[in-house]
Amino acid sequence: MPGGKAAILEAAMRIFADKGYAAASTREICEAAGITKPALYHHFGSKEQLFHELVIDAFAYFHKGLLRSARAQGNLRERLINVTFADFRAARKDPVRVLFLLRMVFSPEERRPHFNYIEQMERERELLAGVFREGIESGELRGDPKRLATALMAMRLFAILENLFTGRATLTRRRAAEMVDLLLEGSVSG
Amino acid sequence: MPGGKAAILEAAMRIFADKGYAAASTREICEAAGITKPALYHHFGSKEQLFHELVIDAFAYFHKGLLRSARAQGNLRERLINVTFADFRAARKDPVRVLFLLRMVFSPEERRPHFNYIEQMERERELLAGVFREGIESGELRGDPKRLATALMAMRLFAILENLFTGRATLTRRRAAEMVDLLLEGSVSG
DNA sequence: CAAACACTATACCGATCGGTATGGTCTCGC
DNA sequence: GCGAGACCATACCGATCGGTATAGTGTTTG
Repeated sequence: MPGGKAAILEAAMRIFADKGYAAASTREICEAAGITKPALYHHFGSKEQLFHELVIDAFAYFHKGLLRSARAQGNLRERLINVTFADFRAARKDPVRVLFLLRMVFSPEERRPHFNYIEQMERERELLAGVFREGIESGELRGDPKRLATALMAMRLFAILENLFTGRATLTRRRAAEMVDLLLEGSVSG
Repeated sequence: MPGGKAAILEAAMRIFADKGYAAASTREICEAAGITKPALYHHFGSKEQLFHELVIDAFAYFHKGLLRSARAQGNLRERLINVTFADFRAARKDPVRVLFLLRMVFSPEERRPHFNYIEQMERERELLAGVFREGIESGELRGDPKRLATALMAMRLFAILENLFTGRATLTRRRAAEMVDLLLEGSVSG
């Protein structure tokens, strides 16, 4: 177990994701990283700063993946499926990061510097809405692009949560396709 | 400020919802309830038991409302809208309870007696799926009732979260109708 | 060789936590 | 009138927390 900033960040991410901010002690993080407390406070001035660095990293990681997948080619349906599935793949590949972000969004128990995850979400929605808007302008679709984007984000989030909590395989490409098809074609007969 | 069990429960709900389990101290709860620590430990044996009592109450509250709304009459579309909006109304009427439940679901930081909110969710899904199943059996709808129920629950949860975090009026009957219509009719033109 | 850096090991600080002990004061039902 | 329950006020316990102080070690860089 080598020391160094990287080892601290990795251990901290894991423990924060596991226990949340308040219940994760610096002692435990140090032990898991194979270093001592003065070393932690040498690299990061405080627990809060360490946490903040992790939050920024995690958001950047997922946003980068989304940007890449949104530039993909293909017809509308395929693009929507690809964007959704790309997110699934990232979540499946790095469940610790997902859990970490969830905990941070849903537990404001500390007076942290208020990282603006709402704005981050809005940017994602705008990106998705752009894809829908193209479909509407080309005459393929009808409706409000932002509302469609919201619906897809909702289903996506729900699937990720379901996977996280039950361990069920809800993050497959097939599931992504089902979501998109439901959104496109609805469920009324005929 | 009268004492009593009710006052403790009310104050505890508010403070747990505000700060999460770990960061909410018994001292603060006692102060808010206008009682002293021995009184709290007189009524509830421990912080954990107090919390557990609140969780059970909150789940029962929302589940009761859902059961009532699911028995409503009308055509399929109206019933779906009513069920969805009933949930919105409950969430709007008691945002503290919603926040409390969210914090409890997303913060396992304590070794609590593992209240089974997954099973609770599954029961809700089954209830919603029943409504969709009727529509499928009568020939009105096509698709998997469980999947449709999941989609509606996802949109519903997302709207509640959006309302909670941004304060936007996302919990209207109109919004409920939009969700149901999207689910029924999709978004492809023609 | 010396200064700077990246630590280690240990021990401590003040604050806060959940929970309890002590000892008293009301108000009720029997 | 008397005991039981529902508290009050205060003070304390041991544990744990974030963070720091002290003193020393090995490596790198000029």
